[in-house]
Amino acid sequence: MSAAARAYRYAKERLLDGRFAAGTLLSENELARALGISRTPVREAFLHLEAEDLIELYPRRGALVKPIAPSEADDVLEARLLIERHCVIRVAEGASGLAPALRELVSDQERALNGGGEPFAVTDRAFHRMIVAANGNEVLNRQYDALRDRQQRIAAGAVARDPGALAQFIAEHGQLAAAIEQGDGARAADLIGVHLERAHALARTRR
Amino acid sequence: MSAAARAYRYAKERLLDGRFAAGTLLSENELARALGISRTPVREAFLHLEAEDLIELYPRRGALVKPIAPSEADDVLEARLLIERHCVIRVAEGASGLAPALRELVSDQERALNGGGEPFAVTDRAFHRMIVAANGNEVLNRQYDALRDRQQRIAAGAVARDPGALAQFIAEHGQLAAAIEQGDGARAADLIGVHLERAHALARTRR
DNA sequence: TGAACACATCTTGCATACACGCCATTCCTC
DNA sequence: GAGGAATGGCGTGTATGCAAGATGTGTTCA
Repeated sequence: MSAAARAYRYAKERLLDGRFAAGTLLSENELARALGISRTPVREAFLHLEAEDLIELYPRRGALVKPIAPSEADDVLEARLLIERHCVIRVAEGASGLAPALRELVSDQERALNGGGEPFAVTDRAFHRMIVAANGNEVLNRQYDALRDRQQRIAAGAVARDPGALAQFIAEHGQLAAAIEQGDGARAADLIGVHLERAHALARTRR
Repeated sequence: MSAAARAYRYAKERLLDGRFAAGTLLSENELARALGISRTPVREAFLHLEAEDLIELYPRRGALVKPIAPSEADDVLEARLLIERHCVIRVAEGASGLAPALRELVSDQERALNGGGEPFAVTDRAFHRMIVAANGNEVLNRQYDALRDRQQRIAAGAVARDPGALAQFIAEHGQLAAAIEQGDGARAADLIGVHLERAHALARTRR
């Protein structure tokens, strides 16, 4: 992998999980030294991250880790609802044959609940991503991925480890898969709306 | 303005208006020479443009001007409908007091129709942008701006100069402002949906 | 005739050098 | 003691050099 890609992954990981805290100032030299590379690839990584709105470059000052706006969680939820409700309706009513693949992911999630396989956060993202992707709109796919990145950063540390909540989420995924399989778009949209809002409310109480 | 910013604006302008044609290969040296600067700031501009999905960087090959996918116009329309219908409902039902500012823009558009003031494309974008922005969701605002950039590129050259179509669009803007003023969200959503689809259909016939 | 290899040339990827802007500290002057 | 100018450190913005991958071409050999 290129040095620039390494720097990007290194920094993004830390931005999303909160190790690079909002409001702090990063410097190219600092990262370059930490990674044993020169400033040039680090600079590339910073530019990329600025384009994703994760940091803000102040000329001759440094790179500010963007503070998370108070409304950001709400904003991301609003955007997610918009995309996911739309896509789930189209997918459910389009006879996509998506349900088996979704059920597969639900099984993975049940395994995660019992401490095996990939973490829930990963398969949860895959589950929702699959619904959006099935709609076949590449523009929405990109927007959706960016939303999930933002959400991951907002929720850093506040990951729900409450097994009860997780089990509830997984059950809702199962109902959602069923509604899609039955071609019931309206019900699927309701389910996903409730599901997202519940997760949002839960995250809020953890704050 | 920094050399990097100059390079970015220079390239983006050409990407959006089609002077950098889809499928061609750009090189850093080429642009650097054209602008009388070194490769470094050009490289920065390319990275920024890649993040916007306008070009694709092939290692040690060059920067490919991204071909426009056949479905892209449809995809952008779908995303715009999603955002704009949602925002216009919220704005109409939220007593935003937005209507006067919108009417102002409609007046600008009528002037543009008669050959004065800013071009229609500019005030049209401002009009729609204002509705989205009034919803106050910064995440959606960013997504919307990106959508308009993409659409501008897709429509490059096919700009509707037909005064009849333009007059129709402007009339629809007026109706939309009225529906917002009356707080009739459902009607506003219908109007904007018809409006966007009409523009889409028109662009298609021009293709 | 055709395939494979050497080579020239283009490209980027990265390191490095230097200049300048910003900031804080210090020092001088009053 | 206070206010303002010099100064040094830190950080970026840009240019440049070099190495190495990718490509097209011509040559050689079977």
